[in-house]
Amino acid sequence: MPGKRTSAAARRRDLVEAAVRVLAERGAAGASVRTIAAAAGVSPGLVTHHFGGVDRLVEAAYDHVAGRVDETLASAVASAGEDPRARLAAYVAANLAPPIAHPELLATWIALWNLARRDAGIMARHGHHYAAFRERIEELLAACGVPAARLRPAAIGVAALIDGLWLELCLSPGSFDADEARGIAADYLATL
Amino acid sequence: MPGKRTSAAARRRDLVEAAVRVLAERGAAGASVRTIAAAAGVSPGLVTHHFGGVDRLVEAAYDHVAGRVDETLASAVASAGEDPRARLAAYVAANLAPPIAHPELLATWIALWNLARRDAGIMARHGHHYAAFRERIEELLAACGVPAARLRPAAIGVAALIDGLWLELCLSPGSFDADEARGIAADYLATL
DNA sequence: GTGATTGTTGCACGATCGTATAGCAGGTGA
DNA sequence: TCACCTGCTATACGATCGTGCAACAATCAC
Repeated sequence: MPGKRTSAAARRRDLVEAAVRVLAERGAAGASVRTIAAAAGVSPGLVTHHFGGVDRLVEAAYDHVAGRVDETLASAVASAGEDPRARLAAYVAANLAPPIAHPELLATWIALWNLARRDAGIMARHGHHYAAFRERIEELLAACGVPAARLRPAAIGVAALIDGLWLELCLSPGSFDADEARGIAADYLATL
Repeated sequence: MPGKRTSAAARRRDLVEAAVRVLAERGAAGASVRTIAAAAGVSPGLVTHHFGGVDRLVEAAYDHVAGRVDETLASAVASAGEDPRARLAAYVAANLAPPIAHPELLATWIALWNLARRDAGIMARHGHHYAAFRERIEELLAACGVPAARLRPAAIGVAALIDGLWLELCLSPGSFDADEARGIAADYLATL
C-alpha cells in the first residue's frame, strides 16, 4: 500500500493530532508508536522518520494541546471588551467551560503528566505553562485594581479555585455544571 | 535463591507497599510486575500468585493509598477537639500539609489515575473516594452553621479550593508554602 | 526524459511486557 | 519421622513495545 504523499510539515501535524487523539482516548498506556501511526493512517516507521522518537512526538503533542488552551483563553479575554472585570470574568468562565473543562482534555493532561515522569522535556514545558497561567491571573487581577500587596495570595487563590473547579467539572460532569462553577468563582472574586 | 517464607497477608502487604513506592518513583509506565516484585524483594511470579494479575495489585494499591489519606484526615479532625470551626480548619490544614500535600503523593495519584483508564475497578474506587471527600466537607460546614441552602455551593467551593491549593503545593513546592495556603483557605472560609 | 531528492512502507531486531506452570523448600500436624 | 500443604522461585511463552534499515514511489530540478 503506497500511501499518499504530503509535505513534511503537514504530516507532522497529522501525527501530532493523532497523538493527542490517542492520548485522550486510550491514555498514556495506549499511546504506542503503532497506535498513533494507525490513528494517523500511516506506517509506524514514519514517527521515527519525522520526530526521531516517540518522546519527541509526545513533546510536540504537549505543545499542541497547551497552545490550543492558550488560544482559547486569549480569544475569550479578547472578545470580552475593555472592562477589566469583564475580562477577568471571561478568563475564569473560559477555564470552566468546554473545550477546556472537558473530560477528554483532563484525560489528555493526565496522560501527559504521567509521561512527564520519564521525560524531562515535558516536565520543563509543564512548569513553564503553569507559571504563565498564574502570571496571567495576576495581570488580570491587577487591572481590576487589586492592591499589589494582596495580589500574590489573591492570584494563588483564584488559580487554585479555577484548578479545583475545573478538575471536578472534568471528573464528574454530572455533579454540577459550568454555570454553578462560574457562580462560585464569581462570589470568590467579589471578596477580593 | 530460596527466599524467606511469610504469611500470605504479610506478603500481600509487602507487595502493595512496594507497588505504591514504585508508582510514586517511576510512574505508571514503570509499574511492571517485574519492577514491583524486585522492589519487594521477591520473584515476579508472586504477584500472579497472590493477586491473580497486576490489575488486582494496582487496585489494592489504590485502596492502600486512599485509606492512608482518610486516616490522616480523620486523625487530624479528631485531635482538633469539639469546636466545629477548629475541626473544619484542621481538616483543611491537614489537606494542605505533608504527607497529603507532597509531590510523591501527587505522583502516585497521577499514576493511579492514568491506570484507571484501562481498569474499571480503579475508576469506580476513584468516584467513591471523591464523593466521600465532598460529603465530609459538607458535614463539617453544616456543623459550623452554614445554612442548608448555601451548603452545596459552599462545599463545592471549599473542595475545589483545597484541591487547587493541594495541586499547586505538590507541583511547585517552592512557589508558596503550606502556611500561606492555609491562610488563603481560611480567608475563603471566613466569607461563608 | 532522467537523475536526484525525499516521503513512505514493510520488516526485522532486541527488549520488555503479563501470565502460566513445573518444581523446590520451609513450616506443620499426625 | 514423614507426608502434606503452601509460599516461592525459575523459566518459558506469546504479545507488544521502540527503533533501524533497505527498498519503493512520488515529486522536482534540469
